[in-house]
Amino acid sequence: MDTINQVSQTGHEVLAAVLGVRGRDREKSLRVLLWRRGRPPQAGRWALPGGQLGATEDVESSIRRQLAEKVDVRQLTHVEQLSVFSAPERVPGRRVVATAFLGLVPCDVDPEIPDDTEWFPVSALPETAFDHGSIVLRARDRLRAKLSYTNLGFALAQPQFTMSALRRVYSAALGYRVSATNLQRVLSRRGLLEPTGGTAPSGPSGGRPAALFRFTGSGLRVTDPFAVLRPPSGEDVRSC
Amino acid sequence: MDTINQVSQTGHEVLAAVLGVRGRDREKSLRVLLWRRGRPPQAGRWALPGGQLGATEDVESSIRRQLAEKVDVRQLTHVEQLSVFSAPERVPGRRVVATAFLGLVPCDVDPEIPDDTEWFPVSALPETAFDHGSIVLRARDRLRAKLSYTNLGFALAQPQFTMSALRRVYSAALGYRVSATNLQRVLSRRGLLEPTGGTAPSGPSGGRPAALFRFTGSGLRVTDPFAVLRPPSGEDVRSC
DNA sequence: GCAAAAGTGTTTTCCCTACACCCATGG
DNA sequence: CCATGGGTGTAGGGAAAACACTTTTGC
Repeated sequence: MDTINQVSQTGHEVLAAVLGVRGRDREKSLRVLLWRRGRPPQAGRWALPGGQLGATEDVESSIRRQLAEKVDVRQLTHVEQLSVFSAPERVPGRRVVATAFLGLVPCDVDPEIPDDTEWFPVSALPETAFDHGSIVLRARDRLRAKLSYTNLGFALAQPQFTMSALRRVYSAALGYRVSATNLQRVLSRRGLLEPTGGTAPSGPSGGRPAALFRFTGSGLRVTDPFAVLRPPSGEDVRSC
Repeated sequence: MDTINQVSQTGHEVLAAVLGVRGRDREKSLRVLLWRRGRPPQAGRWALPGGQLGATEDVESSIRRQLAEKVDVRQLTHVEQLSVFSAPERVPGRRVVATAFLGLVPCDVDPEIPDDTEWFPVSALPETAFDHGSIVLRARDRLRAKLSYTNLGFALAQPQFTMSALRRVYSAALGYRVSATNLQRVLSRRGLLEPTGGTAPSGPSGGRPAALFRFTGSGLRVTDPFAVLRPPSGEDVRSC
């Protein structure tokens, strides 16, 4: 009990799994931004971007500040807390508690990234440092779940897109085929999609030109709050 | 930047909003266990149970250890992380980062609780210490959401129950009327409910004796993983 | 005209809510 | 035999997946 309660030098770091859909055509996949450690411990392994929590900032400000060095902040379309990782020996030698985040970037532009960073498919991670591999998987699972019951797709998509481009983005993120037809129906019914009026040129082999769409609004919204056990019609949820 | 990065004495605490459905009949409501602060700062205000993270434990072990002093641990049917609260001045004077948890206790037995703790309806909180009020609301929202798409009801219910008793539990937790009929259908269809074979005696004014049920299993299971955008029939979600 | 890609209409299926009706008990 | 609460059957609605079919382009 004394050892448990003893005052100790507990460090607090923030880490982010920045996810985005990258790659051309068939190679398109959900990828994560990793950074190659240059010095011990665990030199050569790939780590999540992040760093020490500062004295005058909260965890979200901190991770945004630190990501600004790796990814252009304007590129970050969504940031949310995942969970705390606090196993005593997660960083050997000293006690470091980590607050992990999910960050999302849209799939069109490839932001400038430093030489020691790289995008890796989440399905083929390299040797990761510390517990960072499991943080990436948690981020992937959170993203997949929220794609279903929120409008989070806006954070992965380009500002404008055709339905088949959006289909590829959802397919890569979810890990299975998504039908463009049904995707459009679902997102339209929920009022998340809006035609820009423009069209994309047809490809070299012809085909009807595709209409361009955009997402309405760019903040996270829950679109499917009660899967079952809805409140009775007419009755509202009491605020408490 | 220097002030942000300066090494500082950052404390780390764990806090839990322990929720349960308490009270007889019409007074039944979702309540939270709070503890009255005896000494400054904020003496007299009501706080969540918790304390300092120890050097050799992770955050979940820590909150379980600390709750054991307030609530019998065997009563805790579910514990999960909510989020980190880290506003620099959330505890005036010194820097304390908090990992907040949701804890659940079943609604039958009233565990022994110390003199300075009390169950308060979440809809009528007293003056709370620090940011603990907003933590309670986050816990409530998480519980309400998960009651819909997981089997989390098991953590609030008694070991055995009639459907109308379970209906009262769900109603209190969700904040609106739930029909016993449909509740039974939904939980049965998902394979979460199982008749014990026994029946409860009828009340003083007669009525058919109610059948007794229990939940199958007592670990959290997600029962409604894809509200929409399900994988095509036949196709599985690729593990990555 | 033909292939290719996009978009629409329609069918089927499934699940949930709502409501009517039947069942078992105490007085 | 009637009031009271428990349980079941069923109808209606809504949303999503699947698929057939039409539209628009390049060659």
